[in-house]
Amino acid sequence: MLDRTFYQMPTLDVAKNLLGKIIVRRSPNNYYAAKIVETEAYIGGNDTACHASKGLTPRTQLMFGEAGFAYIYFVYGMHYMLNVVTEKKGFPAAVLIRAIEPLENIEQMIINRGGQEKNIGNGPAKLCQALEINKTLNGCDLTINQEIWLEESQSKTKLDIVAKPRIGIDYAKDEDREALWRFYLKSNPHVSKK
DNA sequence: CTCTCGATGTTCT
DNA sequence: GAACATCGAGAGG
Repeated sequence: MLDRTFYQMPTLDVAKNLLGKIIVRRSPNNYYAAKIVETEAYIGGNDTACHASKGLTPRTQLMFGEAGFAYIYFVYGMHYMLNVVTEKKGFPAAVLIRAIEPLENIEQMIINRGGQEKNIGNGPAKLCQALEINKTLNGCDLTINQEIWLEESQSKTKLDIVAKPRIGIDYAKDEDREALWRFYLKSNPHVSKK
């Protein structure tokens, strides 16, 4: 299980270092494991793409808190997004998990996704559906929780990381839209978009 | 393959 | 009342 010092690193380092790590999820009836293959960083009150740029609200208070907690929110009336809080208390930042590569209990993930065998985890809302992630896990401590946590990657091969602009943030200022804060594993088939 | 658009509920103005 | 860190269906090439 990754410890708090991992999440306390600068957000861009956390975002890059999360690639290749393993998400473990234990729900009442199921166990899953998957590899993180795509992330995005949202950093501070000056990042107009970051929810925390609106200030401290009931919704965003988690981002202002201690690193290592899950920030899960609901958008478009139907989708959940999984984020990991980073940095020091008082500095709002988080990393969005955008895509996973299924490893264990793929059959159940397919069922959770409505029976479709492709596109199980290649998007932030899809992976939450596949892994039974919803609002009940919001605010949980990823360094001690028994239902969801992260683990060190198994393979030691060097990762080929690509940096691109973030997706779905047309509302942000130009400089923030252009920031290369989206990271993914090069040529991995489970990444959300080319 | 591409593009457009509707779904649907929470949050903030 | 508007906007939203998305997805998938449907139309058209």
